Amino acid sequence: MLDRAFIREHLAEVEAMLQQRGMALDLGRFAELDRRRRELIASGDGLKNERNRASEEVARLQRDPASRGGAAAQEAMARSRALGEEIARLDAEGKQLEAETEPLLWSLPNLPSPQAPVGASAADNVEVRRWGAPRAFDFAPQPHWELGERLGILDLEAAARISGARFAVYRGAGARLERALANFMLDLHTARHGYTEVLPPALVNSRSLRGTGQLPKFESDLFKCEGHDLWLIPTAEVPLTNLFAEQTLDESMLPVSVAAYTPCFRSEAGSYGKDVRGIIRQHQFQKVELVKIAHPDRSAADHEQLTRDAEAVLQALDLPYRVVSLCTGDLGFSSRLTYDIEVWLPSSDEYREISSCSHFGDFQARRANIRFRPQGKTRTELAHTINGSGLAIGRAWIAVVENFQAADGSVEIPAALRPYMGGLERIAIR
RNA sequence: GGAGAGGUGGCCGAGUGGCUUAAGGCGGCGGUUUGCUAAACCGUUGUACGGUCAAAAGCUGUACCGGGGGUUCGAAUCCCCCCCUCUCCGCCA
Repeated sequence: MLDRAFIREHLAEVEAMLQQRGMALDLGRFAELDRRRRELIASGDGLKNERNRASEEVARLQRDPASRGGAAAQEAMARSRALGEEIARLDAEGKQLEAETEPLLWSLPNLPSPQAPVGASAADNVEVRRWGAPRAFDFAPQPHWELGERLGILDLEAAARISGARFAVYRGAGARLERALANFMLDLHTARHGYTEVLPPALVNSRSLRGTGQLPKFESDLFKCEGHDLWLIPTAEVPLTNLFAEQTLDESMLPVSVAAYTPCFRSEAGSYGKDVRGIIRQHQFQKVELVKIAHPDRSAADHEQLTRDAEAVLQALDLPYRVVSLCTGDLGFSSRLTYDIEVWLPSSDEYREISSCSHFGDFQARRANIRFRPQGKTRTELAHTINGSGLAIGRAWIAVVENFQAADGSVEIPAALRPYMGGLERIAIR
């Protein structure tokens, strides 16, 4: 959420920056409603002040037996009552204005960072760096769904029977590979990168989803539990960030770094026809998520660090990747600066997103009320939030299977994962 | 799911309609005293939204005692609905 006063004082600037996101928005009406709202508050508060004075007078007169129930007391009560009626009218109008401006405020996306490249779509994203080189195959590399089915480690037909399209069943070494990837990533981030492991709920309430920005605008991307105010998490970002909602942290604790391995659920409404083959886009997938609650003065560096922490996973697995900075038109709703990490997939001959590392500034912190107290000061300040996948397990699974495939259809296990695979070096057809 | 007890500031805790500007304590911050620490004493203390101001500070107003509604001239206090916590019962991996 943007700061109301900031919008008021930088109207043209806010409009221009939202336009970079592709939003043609006229904030003139908001400005007018906001001006009227402040007028109402000013006059309403003035009347409440008068009523408080009248009430105090009633109390004073009623305490004294000589004046109790007298004409002066009656007059003060009548005055207080009349003021109350006027106040009720102003409050009702104020509530109406809130009802008109609040939803807009909750629906406005974050302002892009000046560092984010200006552009309209993913085609305008800017490559920041590359690591490793795509392997040269002396045979035609197979897509993961063919390798997986042939090796008996991936069963999409069974998943379709059990649940429907866009679900997966992993079997044997395939299931073990998921678990190995998750354990390897968690160990790396907790032992080497200073993250605290958290196991959060996979169902959250709507308040949490508002806090991180999935609600109110993106309800159709989510799965909701019928009859409950509970939703399946689309990412562990939601419970991890909201761990700190309504909290005031001590400055010396920052940055707080947490990591979690959870399932993620996305309805992927509107994505039909895209990535229908294989397990690139699923209703359920697993992910290790990294979240930092940061000091505003150091959050930019913490964002860079979190991105490097995620990259370290791919380096350890020897998977080639590149990092791109999302352009203003491709940025997520809550983000002001995002680095996507894209891993090389030989079967489709392209880099595909495997992690999205975003800096939110105080946008989520304002929605979720995440604060810290600067040392020696009484006033609290909004913290900054940062998160990124470290990494998406399903896509890491694809990357391992496709990049380490052999001509005979077997898959070599990267050295770093072997201890997590019971020493297994290769998944081969039995 | 059922019954009972609760929810008050950073924490503990008093408070059954107006002498409450939420007592008192702890903690934090500032100060006095002091060779240093401690103790003692004094002062101070949250959030949001407005107003004033070029801005900040300051000053000032309003609201906030789990959330929402209601009664009343006036609600932490009375009434209704909801949420959460604890204890017991039921169910259950």
